Amino acid sequence: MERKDTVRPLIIIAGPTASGKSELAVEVARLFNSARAQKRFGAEGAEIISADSRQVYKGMNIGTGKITKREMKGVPHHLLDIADPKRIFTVAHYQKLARKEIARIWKENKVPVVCGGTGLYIRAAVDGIVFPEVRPDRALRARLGKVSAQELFSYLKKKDPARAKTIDPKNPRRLIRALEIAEALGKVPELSLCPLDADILFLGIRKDPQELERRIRIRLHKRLRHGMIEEITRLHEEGVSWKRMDDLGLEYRYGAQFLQGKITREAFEETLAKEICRYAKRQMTWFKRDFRIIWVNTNTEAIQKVEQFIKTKS
RNA sequence: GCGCAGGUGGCAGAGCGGUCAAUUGCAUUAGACUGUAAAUCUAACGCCCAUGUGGCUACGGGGGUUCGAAUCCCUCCCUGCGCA
Repeated sequence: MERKDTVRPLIIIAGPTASGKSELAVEVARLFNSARAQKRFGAEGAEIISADSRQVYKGMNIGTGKITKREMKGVPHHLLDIADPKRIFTVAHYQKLARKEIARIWKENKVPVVCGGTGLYIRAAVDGIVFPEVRPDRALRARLGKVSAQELFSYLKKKDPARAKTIDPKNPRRLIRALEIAEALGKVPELSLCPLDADILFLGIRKDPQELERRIRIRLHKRLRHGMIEEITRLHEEGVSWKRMDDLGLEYRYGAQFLQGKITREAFEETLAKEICRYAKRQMTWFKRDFRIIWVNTNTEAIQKVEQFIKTKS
């Protein structure tokens, strides 16, 4: 029989973009506000931790579909607006912050609800991927950025044959990071995990591709009406370079291309919609591998799972 | 009606006598993922047996030249532009 004070509940809500995660997360969090849930689970509420690699940035609101104060319905949200879009925010940083928040929420006898579409961020926080303590080296990256993947791979093979065996030999970005680590530590440490000690309910929202595409297109038009282009213009005026916008991807990448006159308005909307769909698919390939995920089709179904979870853990 | 240009795989668009089931881009499908992850990268992509230096059907329709044609010739159909 488990004692209440050893129960460390953690709810994760994942799914592709436009599947309705944020809204569900608020609904789930609010379940823990009921007297019944508080009594049964001994929790005094829930707080949401975003796991979204773009919503961490200040000023990127419309393009990322960041939840509004009103939509939060009083549920505290964390790890939104914590970074400067001019600078790169990394998974390792996210991991530290997310774990800190989770620990704090538990300490306050509440339930953390991790919600987001960035699979790597969720895994980093929950499973505790141990990232080698080697900070990005801009000079090195710039230098290696000019080298072909083939050459990078042969460097790595010499420097760290073990890592060379597991790495994608055609992906320059990965090769450069591996070399960066090898440069500093001699070799890339083997992958290890340091998972959170928690009772996890991992929910995934599933939508059929056609329905998802429909939602994506509707949402895109809404964003455009709500001033997405103006937001991008403003970010640029505030010093976010076009190059940086390109790295930020999707709305920012194609919006920047449109604003620079590189593509027509029509091409902008069409490619962007398509790219978002492809992104949604990439998210799904990532999540599909995680067998902890309980897939649900509707919010009602999700709520049922959460209620079950509350019962069995109390 | 005359002149010119052109009709190629889901689309765009190369190829202009053999090495072409046909470059490439887009789209599509599947996948990878150790500090940029909305990023980055890979593979498949006519049909069939699915073992291969395999079989079949393909480059608007039909006919012809040739050992051999998406590529040359004739003819028909269609499209765009120019002149009527």
